[in-house]
Amino acid sequence: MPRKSSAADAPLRLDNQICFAVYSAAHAFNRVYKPLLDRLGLTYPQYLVMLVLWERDDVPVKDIGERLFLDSGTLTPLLKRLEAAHLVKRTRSSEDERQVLIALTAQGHALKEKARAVPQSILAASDCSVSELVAIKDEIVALRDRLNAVIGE
Amino acid sequence: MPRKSSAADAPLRLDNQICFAVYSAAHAFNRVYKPLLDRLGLTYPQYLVMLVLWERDDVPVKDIGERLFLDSGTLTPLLKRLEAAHLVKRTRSSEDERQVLIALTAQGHALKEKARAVPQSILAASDCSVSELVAIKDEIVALRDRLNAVIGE
DNA sequence: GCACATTCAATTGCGAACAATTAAATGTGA
DNA sequence: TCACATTTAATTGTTCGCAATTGAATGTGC
Repeated sequence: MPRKSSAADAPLRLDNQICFAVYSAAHAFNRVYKPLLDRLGLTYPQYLVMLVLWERDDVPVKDIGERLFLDSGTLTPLLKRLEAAHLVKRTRSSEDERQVLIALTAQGHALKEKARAVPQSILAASDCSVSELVAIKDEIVALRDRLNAVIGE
Repeated sequence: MPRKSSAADAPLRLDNQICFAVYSAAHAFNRVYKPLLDRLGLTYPQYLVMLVLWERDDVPVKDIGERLFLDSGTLTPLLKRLEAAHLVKRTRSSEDERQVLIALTAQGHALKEKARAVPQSILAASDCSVSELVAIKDEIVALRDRLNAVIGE
């Protein structure tokens, strides 16, 4: 018999999944960012790395990874692409030869000015007030941190 | 001179980006789901496809794509993997030969019962009440829909 | 009926994301 | 000092995610 939609199935319904809400919102953001970042010659994850570097320069790969929750398997090739685009320079630390320090080039620093237009466009696309966005952001960050706490057992 | 942290830089600070909150929360969810879904032999996007199919079976690829905001470039290889795992069957529609209909196998249907344990574990990992989760979810979905509305111009 | 556009899935190529492994540098304890 | 563990990036292989293109099937306007 063709199973009827049952209350017992509610936990498995797509529209009840908070993870799917987050997952699909992340993709929606990505699609809004794409045309903006194309003008900067960046992908979205590359933009995140640049945000980190614009705050503080000359940091090891590991620090970037901890900030963005990414590992070297993702960052190493990404940083090589940023280097090929002349936005960063990768140099082994002399104090600790295991570390690779990432520094912005002049072009990398200069790109920050062009990037200032991005957050405005995103705010407009979100179609809500800054305070509302901040409130949602804080809730999502709190949720993320609780999830990350569980991962570390 | 070593630029001081300035108020003008606030819009570009990583911790002020709602997109990064969403992006990093999505990855956190993925990491929490991974061990649970390993037991089902599914990846997270494959799990989403199965959620769609458990609601309604025998649907064209396009319908799945509209539901999940994914296109054939993502779904075609993913569905072939689900077929290789004997969870779905792919057949060309006889009414419209352009369409490929995705149907669950007996194994695909059966997996639903094993999957019922997943949402409970996620709820526990989220460490907050169902009503709080529903509230955040609804806000994120509303934001996502506003973003998607902008993409379609 | 026929040229034309549209729809749908598949394909190709590139850039993430991550698990697992490797290799080199560094730290630690006996 | 020397064996051993730890730290750090890099590498390999698999799976997404998407843009762009292809090709077949269908729909349409004349």
